[in-house]
Amino acid sequence: MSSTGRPGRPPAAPASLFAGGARRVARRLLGAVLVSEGPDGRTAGRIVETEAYLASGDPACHAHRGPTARNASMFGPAGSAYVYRIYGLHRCFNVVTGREGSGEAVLVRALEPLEGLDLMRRRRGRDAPRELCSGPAKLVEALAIGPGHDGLALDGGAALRLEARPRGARPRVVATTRVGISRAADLPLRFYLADSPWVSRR
DNA sequence: GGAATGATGTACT
DNA sequence: GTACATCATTCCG
Repeated sequence: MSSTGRPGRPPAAPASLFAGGARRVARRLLGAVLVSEGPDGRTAGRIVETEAYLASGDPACHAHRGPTARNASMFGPAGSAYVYRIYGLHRCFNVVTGREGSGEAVLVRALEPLEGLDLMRRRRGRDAPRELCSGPAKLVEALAIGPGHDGLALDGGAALRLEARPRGARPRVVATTRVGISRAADLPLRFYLADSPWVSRR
């Protein structure tokens, strides 16, 4: 039982978790915990790898050419989710950042599995812990994130939410180029925890 | 209307 | 390291 907050209600993520541009939020989200309450149970993982997609000067950003039906939720308030389909098969999960309407987001690329490992195994059809959340589409499957989460606020009350890392924690972070893009491929907008074995790749 | 592409994962050589 | 599944979105004509 938690001694703070209302019973049954998890602590809300402080708004400061999402404040600022995608580059800053991408770094701040490292170490934060993503929690998913599915109908079949609860799963959670610590964010160890992110990528920033910027509102301007970034042709790899889905919002680069303005709002469309797909990227509409990217233009919502900071702290909401942007979930989209990729390659006809998979989905990726982003956290919207920046000023509302700017079209910035942070792609979450890998988690350290913390809770609900067996549930993740069933959803993923794999056994090895390393194979559960070490990629943007893998973690989406492991946490049962779906199109219904698109546009949802992640700041505390919903089935999908983020909890900030402990204040004062200063993890060592590596900045490098983003994965799987053809435009603006040289910008150092990918970030991961230097000491984490859970990142998708080095 | 039609064609190319994609913020990936998996299997195979 | 390479091949490919699979389809919504985007872009071109």
